[in-house]
Amino acid sequence: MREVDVLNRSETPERILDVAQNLVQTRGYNAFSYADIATVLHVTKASLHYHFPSKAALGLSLIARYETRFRLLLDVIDARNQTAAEQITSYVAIYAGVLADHRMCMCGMLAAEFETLPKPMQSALDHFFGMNESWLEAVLRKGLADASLRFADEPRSLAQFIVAALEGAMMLARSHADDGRFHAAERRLLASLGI
Amino acid sequence: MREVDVLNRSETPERILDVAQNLVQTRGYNAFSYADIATVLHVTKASLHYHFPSKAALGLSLIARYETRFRLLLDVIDARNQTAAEQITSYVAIYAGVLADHRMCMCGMLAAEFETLPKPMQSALDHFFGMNESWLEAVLRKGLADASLRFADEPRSLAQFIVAALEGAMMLARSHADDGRFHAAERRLLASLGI
DNA sequence: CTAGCTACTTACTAAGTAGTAGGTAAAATG
DNA sequence: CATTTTACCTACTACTTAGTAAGTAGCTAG
Repeated sequence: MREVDVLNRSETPERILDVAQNLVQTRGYNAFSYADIATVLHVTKASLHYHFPSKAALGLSLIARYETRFRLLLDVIDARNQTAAEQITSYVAIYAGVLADHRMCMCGMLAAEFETLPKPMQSALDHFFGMNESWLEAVLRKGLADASLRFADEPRSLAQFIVAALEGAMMLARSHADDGRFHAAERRLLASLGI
Repeated sequence: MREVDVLNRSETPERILDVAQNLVQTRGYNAFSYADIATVLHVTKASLHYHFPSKAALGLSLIARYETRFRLLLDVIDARNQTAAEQITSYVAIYAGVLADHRMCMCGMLAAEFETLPKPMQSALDHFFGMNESWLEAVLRKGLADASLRFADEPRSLAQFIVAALEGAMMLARSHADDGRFHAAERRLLASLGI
C-alpha cells in the first residue's frame, strides 16, 4: 500500500464502482470505457483491471452493489411502521432523489441495453427488478388490508406497472431535462392508488 | 449503377436505414457499428459512408424517417373518423406491434442514450416526442368533447404520462421477454381513461 | 463519343477498445 | 529480518471504431 492510499485505504474498488455507476447512469454501459474511469480517478487502466478483471465483472459488481443498497433503503422503509400509502410514497421518493441528482436509475438504463449485456448481468438485472416488484406487491397487498390504498387490479401486475411507469417517466424527464414530468407522473401514480 | 442493383435500384439508403434501425431498436445507438451494417448488407463500410457520411448523419436520418412514418400512422388514425377512445386504442396498438416484432421503440431506446447523442439527434428526438404528445393531447381533449374518455387531469401532462408509461412498459417487457407485462400496462392505461 | 455522375471498391489512418505481461514500492505477515 | 501480498505502474497486444483517399465499372446527358 502506498502513502497516497493511507487516507482511503483499500476503498479503491468502491471509488471505481462510484465512478462507473455514475457513468452508467448518465451514459450507459456501452458508452463508457475503462479509460473514462481511469481519467477521473487518476489511475491507469491496468490498475482498474487489477480490481475488476473484466468489464463484465465490473458491471456485475455494479448491479450487485446497487441492489444491496436499494434493498437497504426498502428495509429502512419497512422498519418505519408506516401505512402502505406512506411506504409507496417513500418508494417513489427514492426514484425522485436519483433523478434530482441528474441520473437515470442504473438498472433502468441497463434494461434498455439488456440485449447487449453479458448473461450474468442480465440475470442480476432480472433479480433486481424481481426484488422491487415483490416488495411493491407486498406493500400493495398490505395497503388493501390497512385500507390506506384503493385499487382494483392484481397486486403483482400493478407493481410491475408502477416500476415500468416510474422508469419510463424518469427516462423521458431526463432526456427532456424536465423533472416536472417525473413529478407529474409520480402524483398521477399515487393518485391512482387513492393516495 | 451495377447489374446487382437493377432490381432494387437506388434504394440502398433505405436498406441501410432498415438495418440500422433494427440494430438501434434491439441494441442501441452506441452498441452498433458501420461494420455491423456492412456485414448484413454484404457491402463495405466505405460504401455506407458514401450514403451517410457520418454515424451522426445516419442517426439523424434514422429519426427523421421514424418520425415521418409514425406521423403517417397517426394521420391514418385521424382519417378513420373514430371516437377519441378508439383512436387512443389504435395508438397503443402501434407500440404493441413494435414490441411483437421483438423491438424497442427506436426513440425510446435513443432517449436512454440521450446524453451520448450528437446535438442534432437530441433535437430530432425532442421533436419526435413533442409530436407524439401533441397528437395525444389533442385526442384526449377530443375525448372529453365526444365523451368517449373520462379523466380528471390536464391533457398535456396526461399525454406525457401515457407516452412515458408505454415506453417504460415496453422496455421492461422486452428485457423480461414477457409481452404480457406490456399488454397489462396497455389495459391499465386505457382503463384509467374510462375505456 | 465523351465527359461526368452514381454507386460502389480496395486499402488505408488515427484513435479508441478491453485486456495482459511483467515489474516495483510499500505494507503485512511469519 | 525475510517473505509474501497488495496495489499499483509501464508498456504492450490484438482488435474495433469512425472515417478517408483514390480508383473503377457502368450508366446517362450533351
